[in-house]
Amino acid sequence: MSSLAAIAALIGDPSRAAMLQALLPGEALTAGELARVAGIGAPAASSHLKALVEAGLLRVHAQGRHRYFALGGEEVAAALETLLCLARPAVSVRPPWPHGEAFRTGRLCWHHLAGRLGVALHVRLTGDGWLEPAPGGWATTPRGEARFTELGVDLAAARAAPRFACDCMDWSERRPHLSGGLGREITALLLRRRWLNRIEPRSDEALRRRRLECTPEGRRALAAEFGLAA
Amino acid sequence: MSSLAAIAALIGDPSRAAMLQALLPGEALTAGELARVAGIGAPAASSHLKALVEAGLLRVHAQGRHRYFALGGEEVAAALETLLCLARPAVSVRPPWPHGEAFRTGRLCWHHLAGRLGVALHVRLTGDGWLEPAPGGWATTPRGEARFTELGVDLAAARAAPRFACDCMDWSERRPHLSGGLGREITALLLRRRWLNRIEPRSDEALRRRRLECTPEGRRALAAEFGLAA
DNA sequence: CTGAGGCTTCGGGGCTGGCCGAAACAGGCG
DNA sequence: CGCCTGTTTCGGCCAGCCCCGAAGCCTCAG
Repeated sequence: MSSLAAIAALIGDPSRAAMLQALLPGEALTAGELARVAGIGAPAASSHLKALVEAGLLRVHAQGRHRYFALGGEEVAAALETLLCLARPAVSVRPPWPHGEAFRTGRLCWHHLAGRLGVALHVRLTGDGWLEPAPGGWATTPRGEARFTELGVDLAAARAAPRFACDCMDWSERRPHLSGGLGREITALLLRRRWLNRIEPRSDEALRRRRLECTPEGRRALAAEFGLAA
Repeated sequence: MSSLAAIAALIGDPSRAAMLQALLPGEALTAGELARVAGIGAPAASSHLKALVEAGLLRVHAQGRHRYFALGGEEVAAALETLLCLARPAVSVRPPWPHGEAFRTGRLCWHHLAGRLGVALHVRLTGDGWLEPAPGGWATTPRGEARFTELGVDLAAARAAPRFACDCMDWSERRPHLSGGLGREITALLLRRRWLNRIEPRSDEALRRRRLECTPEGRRALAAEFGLAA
């Protein structure tokens, strides 16, 4: 019995896939919320969630009478995004996503920046000498080290992550954006400085995907600090 | 209906997963061979293959009374390898692969070099100034351009590929190896020069995975040309 | 032209697995 | 202490789909 089949079959059920997609932004959701997202009853959801946790695709965190579920790790998020890259062409005939275009400009993938903004940042950081290739991903250049510190990026926290900086394929842009501890810390900084703002989901959005937009100040700052035209 | 679920469900059936894994090395196999690999009859295999082709996971090439099936593209190979990365930890308790260790040193992924050799080469090329980051992957530096040409790598053929050079996650090493046209051309050169040799599958191997090994001459040459210690 | 081999389509059987309702368990709250 | 809510377990129903056998189409060999 191939374990490839076992993992893929877990993702392959519509209800479970809906739950996993709902968790892609990195938020933890309760069992009840996930049941509603998938459009099934609580019992069915419970059994699905149990299977996903046992396979390591999800992690649970019990808190009071709620149980919060989140993706099992960055590898899981990466696998889902890679599969979405395969899935997209098939749907592109009809509107590719209920809230399609809005997602492409900026959103959170796991805990790091994705969409056009994320890809543009990746191009800048790797092309302008902030980062240089390293085994398994990217390392800071001396220049990047200085610039990140100056900006207030917590490099120590970034280095404490399992991976410092690596590529994560962006399902809407089909080009990599920055993942790993550095991706997370940069994104945290951009949100802290209000250069990016979260867009609250509309009431008709079943999934709580976290879209992001540039503030006017952020637009100026990103141009000045990173040379982003966006 | 989530298209993520549809794609994953296709990979999630044990018979189809076995076929896809058999095609991972990049070889094209006939419908009958794939039926044997999956351990099912010809009618069942035919219906599976039809579904996989319709979804774009496979391509067909009819030739005489045979129909040759191959993976639909590098994205498909990448998705399968990413999923295998997720699947591996679960199996690592028991022998992770029927022919585990032998696969780790060198093998073909799609048409490019994977395993320890592939990862080591990736580290060298990206770390020693042969390649530099470029949007969506890697580009040759002037020095790399000269060295590749000198070695006899067909850069024109590599540039004709949909992607010139990009990362492909290695499921056994969990670090990227070189994919895209350049990865294919380099691998072709290494085989042509007999620096790498294919190891013929043993008769008890159901899957025709293409393992690779260094020849003694190849070991010297790789050390001299690329600085590989392997 | 005829036979053989590879592949596909069709029809039917069997079984896995996803869903729901009812009931039980657990934690918070008045 | 009792109620409410969130979650899990159990039993049973049903659909989907995975498989095989039989039959037909196409290609190649002699």
